[in-house]
Amino acid sequence: MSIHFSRSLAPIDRSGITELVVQRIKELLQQGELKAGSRLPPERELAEMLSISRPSLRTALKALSLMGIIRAKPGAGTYIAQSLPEIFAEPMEFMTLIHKTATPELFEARRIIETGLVELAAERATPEHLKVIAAEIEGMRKALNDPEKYLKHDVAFHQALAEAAGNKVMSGVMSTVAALLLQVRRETIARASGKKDAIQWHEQIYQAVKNGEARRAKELLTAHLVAAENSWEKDFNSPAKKSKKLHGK
Amino acid sequence: MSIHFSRSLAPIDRSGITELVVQRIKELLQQGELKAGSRLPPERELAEMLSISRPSLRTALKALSLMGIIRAKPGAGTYIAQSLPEIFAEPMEFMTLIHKTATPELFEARRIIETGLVELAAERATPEHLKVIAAEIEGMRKALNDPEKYLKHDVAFHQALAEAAGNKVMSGVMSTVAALLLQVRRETIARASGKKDAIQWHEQIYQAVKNGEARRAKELLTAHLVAAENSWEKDFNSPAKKSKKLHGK
DNA sequence: ACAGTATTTTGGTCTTACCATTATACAGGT
DNA sequence: ACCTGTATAATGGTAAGACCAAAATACTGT
Repeated sequence: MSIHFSRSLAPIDRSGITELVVQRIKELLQQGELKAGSRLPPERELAEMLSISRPSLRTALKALSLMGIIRAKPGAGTYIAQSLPEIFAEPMEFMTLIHKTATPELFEARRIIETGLVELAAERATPEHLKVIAAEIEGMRKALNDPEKYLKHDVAFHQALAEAAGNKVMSGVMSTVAALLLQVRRETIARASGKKDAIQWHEQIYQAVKNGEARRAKELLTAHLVAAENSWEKDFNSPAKKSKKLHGK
Repeated sequence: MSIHFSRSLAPIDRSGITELVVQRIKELLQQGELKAGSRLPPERELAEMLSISRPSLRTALKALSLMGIIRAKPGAGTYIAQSLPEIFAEPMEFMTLIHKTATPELFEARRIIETGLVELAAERATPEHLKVIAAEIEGMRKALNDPEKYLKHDVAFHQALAEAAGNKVMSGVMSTVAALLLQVRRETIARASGKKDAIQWHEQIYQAVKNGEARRAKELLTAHLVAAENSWEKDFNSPAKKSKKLHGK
């Protein structure tokens, strides 16, 4: 009888322990025992509570930290993030790397999301939202000669527009896609054409949203984004003066 | 001279070793040294290559594994995922948990994404895509009395529609949102009303896409999704026979 | 040549130890 | 009494070594 029940009554399923810890955190969030800004117990205590070793616990926490879900500060403690601006950043980046996503596809994704959101924004934007949006347009005007600052306000304008729609899931995704496109645009923005045109577009979109003209806002935004893509494409294809490492094969 | 600029310009967390490893993986993907399906070196070797300890390396790998980017099998090795169906699952779930996202917002997000995609699908769907879409409608017909199977084909129909648009980023996000809504719908699908209506909708949408009628496809899909949400809302609010923990306020 | 077993490879976890950073408590000077 | 600087403790970050479990591979006997 060489029968040995090695896997019959395992006291604890030690495999996939990281997933179990993550699942536990989810449950605590669902039950309300943890919420945005909450402080987690110290790792040593938490590990003991869960009857696992500290390194195993840390592996799970570090994974959450990488996704921006928690934030750990030495000496202080570990906290649930209060806002999740970069929660889709890593996954999105890997997706584009593995699937070799081309830039036009990202432009298209952004168009789908943002045009959908601007319709809602036109219906829901509060005076506070409108104020922020207007402020970003003004910021762009003042930064016509400072590419980095200009881009910052440009992105902030679109982000504010997205947030005015009141759908955090979509504005979160949109933010991530925009961040990826921003990396691409940095390479060409120095000689970017049509900055003043962009401000005009923004101004018109703002007015449409302010007046609750959902359809018009959508059409304007679509045109603006198409123009932006064409502008990038042109700059991208034109031989730059200081092209770094364009490396012919 | 007790001047120390400890918190002057440090908006970003100092890159830990985990982040560095993840960054290195990204670079390998970008350079083409790693691609979908590639096998990573054994952990012990890889750790030595990077001059770090194996636990530290493992922390990074486990984080990627949790996101579905890599897949580790004991005895076999660690591989870059070939497809990334669940890459946004964990982040999205945590986002909804932390921000207490309500179901209507998820319906809305899905509407934005899918209506945007169906327009493109109508312009781009290949015969192969159309065949898959049609097959899923047929699958729903055959599963009218099998809720679980019915739901499966329902989801597959919408997924096929999304993929016909040819934008992997958006279809990926859409898949994740749909998965979350699926969890919700499971609770009410048993007594779900309007199954035959849904099939009618799908049939019409399919025809519109097949004929390249982008605008009509979008309108039909919008109506279908609104109907689906209303149906869910009705089922959700109606006193169910076996309502588990519906907790009135 | 085949089947079954033994060995090796490889990922998964635990224990222990030490380092770095931050917060807190304490002592000293003003 | 208040402020300041320092010492201590708390807490996250990394490393090293060992052992376990699962899978693939090599080996051996028939």
